[in-house]
Amino acid sequence: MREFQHDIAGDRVTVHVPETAEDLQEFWEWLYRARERGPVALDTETTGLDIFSPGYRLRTVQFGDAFDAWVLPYERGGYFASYARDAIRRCRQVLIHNAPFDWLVLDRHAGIPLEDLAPWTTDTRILASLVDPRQPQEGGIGTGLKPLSAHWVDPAAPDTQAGLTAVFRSLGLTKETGWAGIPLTDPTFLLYAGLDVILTARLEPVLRRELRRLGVRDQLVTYEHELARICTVMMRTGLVLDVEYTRGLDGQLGDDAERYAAEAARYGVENVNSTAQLADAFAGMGENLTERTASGAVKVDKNVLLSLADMGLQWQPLGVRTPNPLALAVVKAKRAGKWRQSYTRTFLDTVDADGRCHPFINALQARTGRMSITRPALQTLPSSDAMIRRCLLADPGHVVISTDFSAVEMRVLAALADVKRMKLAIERGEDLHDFTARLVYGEGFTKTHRKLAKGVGLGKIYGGGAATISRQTGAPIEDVQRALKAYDRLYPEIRRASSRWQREAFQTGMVKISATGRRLPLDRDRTYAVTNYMCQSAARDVLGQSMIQMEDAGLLPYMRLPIHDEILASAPAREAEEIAREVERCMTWPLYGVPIVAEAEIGGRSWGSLYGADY
DNA sequence: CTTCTCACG
DNA sequence: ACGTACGTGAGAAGT
Repeated sequence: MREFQHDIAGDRVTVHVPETAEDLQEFWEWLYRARERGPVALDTETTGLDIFSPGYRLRTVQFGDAFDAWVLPYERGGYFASYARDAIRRCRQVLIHNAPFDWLVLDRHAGIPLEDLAPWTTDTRILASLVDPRQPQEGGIGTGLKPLSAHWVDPAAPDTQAGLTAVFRSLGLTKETGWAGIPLTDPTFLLYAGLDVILTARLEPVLRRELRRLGVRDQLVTYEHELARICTVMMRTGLVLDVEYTRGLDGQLGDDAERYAAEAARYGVENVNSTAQLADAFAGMGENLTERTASGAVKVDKNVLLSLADMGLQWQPLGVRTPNPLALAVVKAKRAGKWRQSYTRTFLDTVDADGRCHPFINALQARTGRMSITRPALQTLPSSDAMIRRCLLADPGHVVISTDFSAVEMRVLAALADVKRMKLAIERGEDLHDFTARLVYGEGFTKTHRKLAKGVGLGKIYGGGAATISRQTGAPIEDVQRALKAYDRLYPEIRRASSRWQREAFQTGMVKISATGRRLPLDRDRTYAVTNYMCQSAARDVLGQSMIQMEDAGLLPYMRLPIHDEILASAPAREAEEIAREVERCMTWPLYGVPIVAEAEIGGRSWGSLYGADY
């Protein structure tokens, strides 16, 4: 047995590393005593983050409480691995920091189904997010184990990640190769692996106490754990990648990027992504660029480039000026380069041996609670052109089903602010923006009127002013100002609720969402954002509640992605119609009496088929 | 590491 | 009194 000592918060703690069968017996005896006393903290060390790539290895499994940690060298196999697996199965209450990652690792590489482990897990990252969801850049503690431990457990808690990076370097390894290459005998590696579970064990009671002090409901904690589990099942399932099509598209985008970059080079622009070079080149061509960025530099973004190229936002020719050939080449080169780099490359980099991509879904990421998806960022694929979404497919024999809520943030606002006339219109099943336009401009309202009403409605939700709404909608500012006044007369409850929410939030710097009891941090110099936080957060929980209802209805095997106000699913073609109706049913329910409704669209084999692709 | 840009809801 | 668009992830350039 190897043992390492360390001091945490004034206590001497011990990290044990079993080396023999007798050592494992000792571990076993500790485990039985520990699980009688309370929850056992659990963690894994692996070769990296790409859980689904070939050659991925589970290296160690750690168990611990507030004073002792045991690092089992799983990679050695034999009884080290079987003791680790059995120990996990014997634990009843388990504490994990960022559980979805370890659930997936243990599911895929240790044969422990996440369905078995998840019900017994408390994720300290979820607890921390519910205390304060802010990242360090936003002035929060963050949700990493290190900053949380430093804040709640011991200011001198070691930065195990940074410490290991230094060890990696001393061994001639890098941040990327270190996790796979470091010997399992390395003392720093073993010590830090052990300390992580000890810190997790110490974090949990502190965060629980803090949640109680803040009045956060247990129900919310349970609900977040259910959502995390549902999202982890979706990650495990992943989406089929049309590898052949994606390779073809990747090559084509690469060729396009190269061709248009060469065109730009003829005008002296070596790098189409350099705004400085572009500004110089356009100045040399006699173009007068007037817009500036926040820091005072010449603004050269897509809007500027498209107007120089005499094109509208959808790339349609406008015919108001002579198109600048450099601008045209640059927008084309940039788009092709970005779409290749951000999408097709990432698809091909992350696809597993079975041809599936497993994005990382963070069920509780934004400060409003919104979910996010990374590697690849599947919530942000282009929707104006189907070519990128065309890469992702429903399962063999399946079709894609996209079901989205109808104007969910407007409905949520009507519910939370008790907006009488809006609620009436929703109950009658009217289109909200039509309804507003009719009340303001009469029966003969035009498309422009509706667009303005929609812009103002959205502006209300975002907390925008007349100038921004005017810029976004393209409507004259006087029209917007009039429409805003009319809007406030029609729906006076919105302004009243907004003022009340701002007043309440200013006291504590926290927004409290009535429906869930969730607390959101609000910057005191941006109290106008409170309406948006209310709507965005409540809408996120409308999605979350619907996802739970979908699981209850047996739909989890079909669920693929949560996209803010939409659920993407894959379902057998023959049952698609029936499943689509079931999904709609799960996403349709009243929020404080306001009907939330959703509509399903059934596509073909590829996700792109819902955006105009013919497959 | 910050800034700018661009993709989404 | 007035006015403030919200939330993300990702890549590239530049400091």
